[in-house]
Amino acid sequence: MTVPDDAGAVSLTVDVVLLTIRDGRLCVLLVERGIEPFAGTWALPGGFVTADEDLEAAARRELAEETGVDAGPVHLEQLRTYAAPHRDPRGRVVTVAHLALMPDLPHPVAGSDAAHARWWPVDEVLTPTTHGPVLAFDHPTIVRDGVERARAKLEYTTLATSFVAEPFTLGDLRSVYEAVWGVDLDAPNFRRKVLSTPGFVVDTGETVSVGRGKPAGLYHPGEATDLHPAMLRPEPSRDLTRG
Amino acid sequence: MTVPDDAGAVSLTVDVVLLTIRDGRLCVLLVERGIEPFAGTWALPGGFVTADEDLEAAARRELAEETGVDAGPVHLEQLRTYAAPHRDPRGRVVTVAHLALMPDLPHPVAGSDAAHARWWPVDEVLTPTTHGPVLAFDHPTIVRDGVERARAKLEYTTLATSFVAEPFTLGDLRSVYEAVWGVDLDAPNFRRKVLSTPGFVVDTGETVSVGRGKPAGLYHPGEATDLHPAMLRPEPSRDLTRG
DNA sequence: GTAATAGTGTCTTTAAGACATTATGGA
DNA sequence: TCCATAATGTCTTAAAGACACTATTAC
Repeated sequence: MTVPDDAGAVSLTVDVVLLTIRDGRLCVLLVERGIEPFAGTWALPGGFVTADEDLEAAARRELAEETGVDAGPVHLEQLRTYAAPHRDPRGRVVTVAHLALMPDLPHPVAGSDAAHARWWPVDEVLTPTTHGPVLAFDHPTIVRDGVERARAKLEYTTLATSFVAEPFTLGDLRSVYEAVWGVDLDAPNFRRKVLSTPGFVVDTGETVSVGRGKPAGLYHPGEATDLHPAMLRPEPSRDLTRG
Repeated sequence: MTVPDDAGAVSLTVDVVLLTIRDGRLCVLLVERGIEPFAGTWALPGGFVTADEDLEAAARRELAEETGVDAGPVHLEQLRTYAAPHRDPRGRVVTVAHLALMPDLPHPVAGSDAAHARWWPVDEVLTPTTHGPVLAFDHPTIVRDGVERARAKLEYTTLATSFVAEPFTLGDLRSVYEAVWGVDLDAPNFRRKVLSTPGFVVDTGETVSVGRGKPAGLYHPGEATDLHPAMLRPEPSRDLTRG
């Protein structure tokens, strides 16, 4: 009652598309590869799944080991599995990609591997430019799929709150939508939509001064996870593939 | 430049949640297992991915081999990967589950393995009953995830047309939504929604007599794949977990 | 003061919900 | 004839889009 050694035998890895928003731009965390194959190019943080290890546990472990990110608080979900026969020149390596979202916290890029980790704006990753990174393996496809998943889920879930640190203003939250979707949203209408969705956000009663403007109310994420009806995404007003 | 033999070594399989609608009920195709483990219980069609084989190719091959279903015309998409360490008693077996949708065609349940394949109403699968099947492995979870994916995608895509043979009436299409969602939809409003979505369906100009009633117009699927805005799903009026 | 951002209010437009009503066949 | 289903039309309601306008701070 065992599986023959060669039956569907593959090496299994996890990769993580970790997204955040820095300076109003959607960014992805990449790690510079030090070894072959693809030495010197940029790759998603990830690595082999160990025996007896869960996929999500492996993804959180790799995030911590390779980038110094404490994966405890970040949103993490399975994205898709990539298994094209020759996607890795070393042999049959199948990867289960994950999507992770976090606020722009100053995280320790210390430690062994973490030194070579940095954030890249997704438009520089998706549109190869002279100053953009060269990506390893099929990671361009995985990044694109991850970004598309994030864009889609902002429409019908409350996941946008995963991109902001607590507490946050409604302006912070609106900036998340604007950065991820590459659009400008009408502030009053956005406010009405968020506040009319029970459990999207919880008012703290506090306010905070924001630049030179009226102080803004501070909120925490609410219990709701789904949006009914969905937040409608306008046609992109900015070019999503460029800066 | 090779991967150590034991680095993340697993056996890789594909499984297929093939759904159709029979007699107004959403049904899933299961195969009775002849061998251990779980001999005598029911499982999703699936099997080991061969060397140099794509995931989708493996899924279509297993469908054909195990159930006699010609997977050419059916809609097939990756669902999710299941990799809990002890989900298979034979060792570390990771499965990439797929979701497939097809019309209720009388398909050849002939051939070797196909003899033990049959359709089960999903409510009998999801709610264990005395007359329902016992499922192998973590296949109850996979079936549930597949059904939920199908229910969700009917909301924002035109995938309902994958459940009906061409040409079809708007009543046929409405029955798909009613069976998958377990609700009753208002026929005039449903008609208005479908016809006002460009590219959802294409009028053939033909009609067909349907029981004792006014003849219904016949349609083909259109080019559209997404619904904007989405088809709204009412609160379930029937119990989705029961027949 | 001005500029900038938060927040309120209102009118319009779109689309869904809830029907009533007519049309056209089969039993 | 009645019954079942398709198809059309209308009124209401929910919610988004497009603003004008006020409020409160920094400079």
